[in-house]
Amino acid sequence: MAELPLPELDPLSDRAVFRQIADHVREAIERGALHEGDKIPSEAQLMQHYGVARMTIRNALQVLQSEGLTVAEHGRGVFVRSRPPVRRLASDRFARRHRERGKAAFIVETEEAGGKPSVDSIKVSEAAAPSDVAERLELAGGEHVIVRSRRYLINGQPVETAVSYLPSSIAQGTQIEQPDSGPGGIYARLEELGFRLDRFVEEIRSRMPFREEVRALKLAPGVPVFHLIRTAYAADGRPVEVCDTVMSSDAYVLSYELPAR
Amino acid sequence: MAELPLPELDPLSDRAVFRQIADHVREAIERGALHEGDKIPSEAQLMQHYGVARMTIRNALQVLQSEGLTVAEHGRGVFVRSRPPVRRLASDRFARRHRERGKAAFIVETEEAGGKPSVDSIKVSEAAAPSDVAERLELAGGEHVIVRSRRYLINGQPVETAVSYLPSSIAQGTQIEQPDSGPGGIYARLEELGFRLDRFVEEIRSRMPFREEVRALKLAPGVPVFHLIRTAYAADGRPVEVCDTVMSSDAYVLSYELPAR
DNA sequence: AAGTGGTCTAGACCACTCT
DNA sequence: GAGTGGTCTAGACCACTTT
Repeated sequence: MAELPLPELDPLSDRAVFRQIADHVREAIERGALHEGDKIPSEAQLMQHYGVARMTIRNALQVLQSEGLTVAEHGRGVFVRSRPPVRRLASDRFARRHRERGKAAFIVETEEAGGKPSVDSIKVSEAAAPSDVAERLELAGGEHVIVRSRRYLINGQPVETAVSYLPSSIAQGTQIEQPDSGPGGIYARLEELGFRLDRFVEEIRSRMPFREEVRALKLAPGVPVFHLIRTAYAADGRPVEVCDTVMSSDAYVLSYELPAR
Repeated sequence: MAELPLPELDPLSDRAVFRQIADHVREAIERGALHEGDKIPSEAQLMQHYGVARMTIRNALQVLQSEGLTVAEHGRGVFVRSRPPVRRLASDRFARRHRERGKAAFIVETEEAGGKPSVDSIKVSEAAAPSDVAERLELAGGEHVIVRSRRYLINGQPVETAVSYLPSSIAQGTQIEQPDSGPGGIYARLEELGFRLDRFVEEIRSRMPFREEVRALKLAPGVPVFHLIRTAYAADGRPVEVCDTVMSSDAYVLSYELPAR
């Protein structure tokens, strides 16, 4: 406490006490008096400094946590949140020239950035298509899809989950049904099967994660996710794959190039 | 309460009571027993149903609120959050053919979607460029920029704030410095000035909003924002504008087309 | 006036981390 | 064992909305 000078409460203010306290700590972080990873004063210290009940302090800390500014560690303290290195996704990441190098985009990019990529939880199955997927794939009534799900990690830290859907009529009996989809990944296999890829459409949403997503991506409280749905189209205009991915917004900056045309 | 059957607590579970309660309500929402805008049982009703203290109920409700599933209205109750109509941004939205129609992209698209677009808080000034803007605009040491900020609304509901930065050497003394930038907006003016636009690069981040952003966009608790930074490049490769926008993630789905090349 | 959520107090016991 | 955050109780008073 001695090290971090915090203002006193303003008894005349209309602003709730717990909000004033949250403001003080937030400002300390924003002006750089507290850095990433620094411990903020304990609940007991803050109670003493402000002369308020514990619940009032916890309310204030809760505000900061839901803003993604701090993380509490049970038994250790509350710390200013530090952000992982960010992965930038460029809009040419699915260009054929990359695919032809025989490695999946994720592996190449992560290694180039000096990280250790890995993929786990690979599962493949066949099932009825969820309705939004069926619509995007323009499936005739009830056609099944091959479902490939997996999780991507950088330096052991999960950053993204992905689920691909391909029409059974295309993928059944091919290497796409194997856990290891081979050099260049699904898109390379599709081209070998004669589906020359023409373009991708990505739809991006941002929202708070569901419970399972918090677990799968080890998300800190207050971190939203990108929800990205990519549809791959073959040269004849036929949609051949839908990939549904959820990414920690902490770990990604998406980048797209638009022609002015 | 009578209308909404909620399970009992599992006294053997390791899961905290307030989390179990949050789970019950969340599941009711997810399975459709509660719809958008429905009122969930009051704190008093939940206390009675579960036989726990008020703080425990409030803790549970707080979880749902920070997940963006519910909104509390003082004196009325807690409601299942309803989402505003979504605006889809397609990657051709800055195509020249749209610009030539003489209206800004935002106005045209919103009207086509049956909404009433408006723009307010328009401010124009000249200032030193923030360092990230200076970098993107490749400004020589200390060159100033014209700063245009404004807020976009649909049916009176704010959905986006935007700040554009243009090198003073380009924009000074032009209509770009006027509050009304004229038909077709800034991009039309730039082309008249001889800067034929070639391409745009958009960088997208997602994060929880800052306090001022919550105010400016009237964001519900638990709603993240898109932070989008667009750089416009002229045909000679020179960056001529940077636009920094913050969008309610509730109100937008971004869509981009990528060539497989 | 009755019902709702918003804020706050003053305790209690527990689980985890560090030394 | 001391210090930390996690959970929970049982009250209180207030501000806002509805009837």
